[in-house]
Amino acid sequence: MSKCEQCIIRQFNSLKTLRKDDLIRLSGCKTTKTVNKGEIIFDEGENINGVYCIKDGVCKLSKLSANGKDQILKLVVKGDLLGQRSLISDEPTNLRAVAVNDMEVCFIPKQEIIYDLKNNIDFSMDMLKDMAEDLRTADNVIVDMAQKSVKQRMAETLLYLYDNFGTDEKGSLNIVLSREDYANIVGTATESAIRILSQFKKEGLISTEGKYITLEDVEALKRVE
Amino acid sequence: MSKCEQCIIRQFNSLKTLRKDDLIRLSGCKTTKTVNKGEIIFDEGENINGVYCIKDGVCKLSKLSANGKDQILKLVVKGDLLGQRSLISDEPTNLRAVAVNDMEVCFIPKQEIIYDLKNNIDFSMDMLKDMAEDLRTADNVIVDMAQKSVKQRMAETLLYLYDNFGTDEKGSLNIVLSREDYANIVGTATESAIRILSQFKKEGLISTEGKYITLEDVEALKRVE
DNA sequence: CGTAAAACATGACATATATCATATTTATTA
DNA sequence: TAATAAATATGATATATGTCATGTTTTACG
Repeated sequence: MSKCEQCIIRQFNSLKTLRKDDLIRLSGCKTTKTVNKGEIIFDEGENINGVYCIKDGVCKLSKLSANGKDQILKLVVKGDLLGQRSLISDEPTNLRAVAVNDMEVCFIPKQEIIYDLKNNIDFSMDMLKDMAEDLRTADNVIVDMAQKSVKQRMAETLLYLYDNFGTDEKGSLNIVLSREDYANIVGTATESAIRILSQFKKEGLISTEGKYITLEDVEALKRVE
Repeated sequence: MSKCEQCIIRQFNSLKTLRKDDLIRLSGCKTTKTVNKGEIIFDEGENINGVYCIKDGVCKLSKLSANGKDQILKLVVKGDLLGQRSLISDEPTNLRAVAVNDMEVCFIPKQEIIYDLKNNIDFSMDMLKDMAEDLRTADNVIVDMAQKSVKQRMAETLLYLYDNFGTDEKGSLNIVLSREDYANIVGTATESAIRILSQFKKEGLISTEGKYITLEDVEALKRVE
């Protein structure tokens, strides 16, 4: 089994603040597993009882709305932690986590994380910083949802994916989502998402090949109204 | 000057976890001030350099969107802390705070709060819990913004105010907001907010007398679609 | 490989909401 | 108290977006 103290992934999250002996302790009780694309890691209302450290892959965090549509709230990527919030608030999670592609994750039991939170002030301060950052992002999303058009939000989503996932050698986005996923990020009907992507394509802002999307005119996307 | 260790307000926020000697220390460096209705406590981009403890009154936290509209993200009330997030992330605040009515607040300098965060694990854990709770709320708001109609959001706003501020002897909401404020909470045009409130009035869901609003049929408001 | 299912695409139409215009009422202040 | 500004109200209209229908393409899988 791989060892936390030798894992470079932890450099990207709060676990970087832990010292060697703590990491060795975590190594001893963590479990590693693979999650296939489309698999549910946890569902709304479940007790997670721990934290996932994402070694590879991407998953989407979503929440079901009253009308039956799933709103995607966050994409969690390699290097991120998953499940800290419900661990801290000691409540069942309010979100569903589904693998967007094949993933490799480590699961660290709740009591271990709690131990470190209570005994390592650097760890809890770093966690606080992460949450403050998440809250700031959430504020921005709320303002966008409330005040921007669907078309603007779609353009921003494409730019976000471009900035955070980059492109492959052909120039297409390094993350592949369904049109329904796009709709559920933007907060619109799937047909509307498809329509807007088609329109962007006609206008030369993007090109598509099946699910693969290439941003052809980043500056124009920034100017979409 | 009043003393933190005798102030009952702190029972409602994370300061409740502090011990007597810490509270006495805070008492020595805090400043108390009154803020008049409409006054800006801090503005987007400012360095706050501390935390406000709300002794009395209500203020609105808002963020200006690109199109020039102000989105209200949270109402901060008596007993709440204000400004923790930018203190923790050590960045200028992303929000504006404006008094909704006359307020009395205590200001505690940044280094004092940081000291307690680093030296009192109960305090930082409580702060973490608060933030986790705020994040959960933000998730719900995002889903509502993305998936619910303006009418539903207005109904929910009224119910939120009803639950959190209660009513006076005449039955009208204990918090008085302008129609523009309602629009900026719901995320709609001021005219639309006015129109929907008028419609609710015609349908007997609420009654109004100037800025005073009374919920006449709470159950019907819950069923608004 | 062929068939079924899922995803994608697009038209037609309904409707919620924004915008602009213009009263009317209420609050502010000279 | 009068004058002015701000807030509230409501109509008319434009537009963005959702919904329903239908067809096509892609994917999954027996």
